Amino acid sequence: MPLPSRVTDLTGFDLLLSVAELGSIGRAAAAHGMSQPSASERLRTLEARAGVTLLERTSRGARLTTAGQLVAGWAAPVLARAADLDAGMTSLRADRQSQLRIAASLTVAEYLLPTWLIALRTVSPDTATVLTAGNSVHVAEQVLAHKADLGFIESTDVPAGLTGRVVATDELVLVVAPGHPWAKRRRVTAVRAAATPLVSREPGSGTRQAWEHALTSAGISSSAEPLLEMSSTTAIKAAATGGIGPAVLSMHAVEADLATRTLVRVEVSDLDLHRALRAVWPAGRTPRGPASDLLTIATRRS
Amino acid sequence: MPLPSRVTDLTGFDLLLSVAELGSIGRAAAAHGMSQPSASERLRTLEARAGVTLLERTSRGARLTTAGQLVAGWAAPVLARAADLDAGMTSLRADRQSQLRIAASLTVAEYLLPTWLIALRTVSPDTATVLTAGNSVHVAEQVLAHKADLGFIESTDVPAGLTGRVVATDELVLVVAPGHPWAKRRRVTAVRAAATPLVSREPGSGTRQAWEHALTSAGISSSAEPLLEMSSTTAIKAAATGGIGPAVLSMHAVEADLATRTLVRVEVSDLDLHRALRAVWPAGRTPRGPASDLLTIATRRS
DNA sequence: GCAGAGGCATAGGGACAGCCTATGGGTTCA
DNA sequence: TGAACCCATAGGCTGTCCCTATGCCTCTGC
Repeated sequence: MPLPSRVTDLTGFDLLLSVAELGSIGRAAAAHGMSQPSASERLRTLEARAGVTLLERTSRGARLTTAGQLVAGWAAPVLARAADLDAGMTSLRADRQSQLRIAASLTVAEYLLPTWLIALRTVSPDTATVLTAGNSVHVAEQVLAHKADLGFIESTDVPAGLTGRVVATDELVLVVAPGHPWAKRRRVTAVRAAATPLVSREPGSGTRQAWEHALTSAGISSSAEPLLEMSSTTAIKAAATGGIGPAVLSMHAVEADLATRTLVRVEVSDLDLHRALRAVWPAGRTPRGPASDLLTIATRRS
Repeated sequence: MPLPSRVTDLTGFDLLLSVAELGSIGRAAAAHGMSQPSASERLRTLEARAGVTLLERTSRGARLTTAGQLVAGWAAPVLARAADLDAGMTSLRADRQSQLRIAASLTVAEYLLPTWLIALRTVSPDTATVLTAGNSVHVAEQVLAHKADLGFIESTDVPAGLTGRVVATDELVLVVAPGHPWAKRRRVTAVRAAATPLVSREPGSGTRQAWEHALTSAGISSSAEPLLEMSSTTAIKAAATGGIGPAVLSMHAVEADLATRTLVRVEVSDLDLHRALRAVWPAGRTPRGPASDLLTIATRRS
């Protein structure tokens, strides 16, 4: 389902936050590089969409009404996540010079890196980063070939030739829609889970490999064919939430959904689904410069 | 600082998520009520802004590339927070019939209600809610006068005539910028804190009252005049982050900033800054219908 | 009491973005 | 071989958005 059009354009909300901070519409306009009338009109259309007065305009500035404070409070996390998104997208561009090349597994890149990159930017604002995402084998290759200064992997052991440090932990979680039969029992045997078709990513995905590896380690040789293969974590969550079937995902991916009960966790008996997320670099070459900064940041937030 | 224009319009990202879920640009376009060429072009401009190919277009659909999966993963929380924002804004409109009238303190309304409202919508989709925000006295009045079916307050005790239930806890936190002298010591005496001018909300704000109340309870009679008064939590955080001075805010407001170390927590000795967040309703009139549903949801997530 | 500064709203005009329909080219499947 | 499905391109139009210029209001300082 598409997002309501009322909130697809963030400019007005961004402007509202600036008014709250700077105390006047004109100054907020200047901060955004636009003219005062433009800002004024955008804020007015924002109020029209909200259906409530958000600003109290006086002859010496503007302040937020109670409703304005609420909207500003709700908008702030949207803008914060958008800043993460922008930081991530910036690091995807491979076309410019960069001092820091990162290779990371999808899980790390999706859930941990944007925050790290923003933190890195406050430490050394001029560091340009380039991110390559891939599975753990790919990451190891990149780092070994010195095509990446620092790697992040989610495999159980450190590839030969590399030194690693655990920066975070992850856990695979089996989730179902609240209406699913398993949601009541909240526990299922590993054999049963393995025999059930799941909604999952394509073959070769780290999460899928980890799931199959955990089953093999528990002595369960074969798992059922996927029910459906989708091309992004979000798509899988949508399918699981929609009741298509159970899915196995990273804890990082589903914790918000577990909190809102759009998805329900089902414990899998006798299966260790934990794994360490590691930073890796070539053995004997301690990271320095920006790579060292990022390593510090990543370790600190574990 | 304004948000980069690359991420101010969420339509393209929303479309990308739909492609991931539905497997083709055309179906995603249909889901958004737009024509296939429009969707196609928007996605192309999104790719241009990203500087990378996000979609692998085949003659029988489109799937996400690795970069596309990353962007989709980063965009998902933005869209989720935007959905919260929309849910909140919807509840602000006082102009239509509603079955559930909520009065809430600013802290509860800002940080807890949007999620509750979304959860409520999945339980009973047709419940229209109206939210009024104000301080705890205001909330109590609304509930006592039957102008609100359910109230949420953050005061230390339950007002006369009302019955209450604790649904969550909150804690006031003294925060400073990482460069502030206090950031090193990470602890300050209550007397010292009280004597220091803070960045704070206007008089009458619940958080400010709670801070002054905590000082009074600790036997400290007077606190310094505010350094600066701002009209929203976000504005206060921006001022504190910018090094203007220390601020006292709700834990809910700053936990993300503490995690990214844009703000540093400073413990205040000998001061109890905890408080309970309570749902309240008229004594002897147990909530029923949607109010009861919301109460259940709120309690469950404490 | 008066002038000036700062602040917001309105008006008018122009540029650009976005959308739609129509169409073409490609692939898969019966 | 034709039908179905999917994406890209072309052309034309509408509407949004932004800017400059201007007016009105309030507060402040002389």
